[in-house]
Amino acid sequence: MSNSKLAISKKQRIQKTSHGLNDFSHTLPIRLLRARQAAISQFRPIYQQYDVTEQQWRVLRMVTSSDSLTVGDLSRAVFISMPSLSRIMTSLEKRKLIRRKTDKRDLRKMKVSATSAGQAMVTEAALWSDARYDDIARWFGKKRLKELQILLDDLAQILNAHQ
Amino acid sequence: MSNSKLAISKKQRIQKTSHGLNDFSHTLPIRLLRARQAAISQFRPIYQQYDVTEQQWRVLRMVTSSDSLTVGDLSRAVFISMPSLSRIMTSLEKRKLIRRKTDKRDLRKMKVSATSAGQAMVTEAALWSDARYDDIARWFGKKRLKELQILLDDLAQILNAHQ
DNA sequence: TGTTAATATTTAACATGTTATTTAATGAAA
DNA sequence: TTTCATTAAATAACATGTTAAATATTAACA
Repeated sequence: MSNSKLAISKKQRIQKTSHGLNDFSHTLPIRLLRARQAAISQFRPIYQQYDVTEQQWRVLRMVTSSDSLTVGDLSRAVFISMPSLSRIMTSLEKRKLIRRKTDKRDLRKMKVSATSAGQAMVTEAALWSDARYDDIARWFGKKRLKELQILLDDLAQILNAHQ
Repeated sequence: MSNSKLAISKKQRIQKTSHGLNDFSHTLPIRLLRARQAAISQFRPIYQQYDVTEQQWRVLRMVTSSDSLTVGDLSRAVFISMPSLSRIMTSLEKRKLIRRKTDKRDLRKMKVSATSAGQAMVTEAALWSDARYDDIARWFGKKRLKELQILLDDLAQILNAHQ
C-alpha cells in the first residue's frame, strides 16, 4: 500500500465544510481585490511616469479639484485614513506639490491646497488617466461598467448599513 | 471687483477635463476599494477574535484546505505577493499554526502545511466566517451577488488580457 | 469661570503591498 | 563538465492600512 493514500486519509475531515474551503479563493473579498488590482494596474504606468503612488495620485487629484479642503474632508473624500493621509501629505509637501496651513477660525483644523506645480502636474497627468479610463469603458462595455458600479455602490451601502 | 472672483477665474481650467475631476471619488478603483473595505469589515470581528489579520486568515484557510502547497502555489492561490507571503508565513510559523519544509525533489521549493493547531483554529473560525457570508448573500440578494461576482471576474480577466 | 468631554490632527507600532536585489538550486548549452 | 540563464524563495527599502495613543483646541456645562 502507498504512503500517499495513507496521508490523504488522515485529512479527510477537510472536506466537511459547507461552502467548500477549496473554492474560497473565489469569495467576494478576493474577487474585489483581484478586480481592483487589475484596474489599478491599468493606471500604474502613469503613476510611475510621475513618480507618485496610487494613493498620492488620489490625494493630488482631489486637492487640485477643490480649493482648500480640511484634512478630515480630504480623508473622507479619497477613502484614505487620517494616519495614512498625514504621512502622504508630509511627503507631497516636501515635494512642494501641496501646502498645509492652519484654519484661522478653528486652530485644530488644517487647510490643504495644491501649489501651482501640483496643479500643473495633475492637469498633465489627468489627460493620460482619462484616456485609460475610456479604454476600460470600451473594453468592458459602458453599460456593464455602469451596472458594475451600481452593484458595487449598493453592496458598500448595504454592508455599511449592517455595521 | 472682488478678490474671490479673481481667484476663481485663475482656476477655471480645472473644469475642462472631460470626465470631471470633481466626481473622481466615484471612479472604478475607488468603488472597488470601498466595496472591499465594506466586505472585509463584516469579517473583522472574526479576525480579531482569533488574533489574525485578513491576509493571515486567507493563508491559513488555503493551507488547511489543501495539503502541502509550495510557497509559489500558495502565493498565486491567495493573491498575496511572495515578499508579503514570506513575512506572513514567518509569523504563522512562530505561532505554530503552519510548517515549512524544503521539497526533497527540488531544494529550491518549500512545502507549506498546517499544524494540527492551525487545522483546529480554521475549522472553528470557518463556522463564523460562513455565517457572515450567508448574511451578506441574504442582505444583498443571492442573484445580485452572483451577478456582481461574474462582472468582477470578467473585469479582472479583460483588464489582465489587455496587459 | 473652571473642569471635562468632544473634535482634529498627528505620531507610534505593527502588518502588508510593491519593486528591486540577493541567495540558492536547477536546467540548458557549449 | 563547466558556464550561464532561469527559477524559487527570502530579504531590503519604502509607502500604506490599521489600531491605539498623544497633542492641541474647542465646546459644553455645572
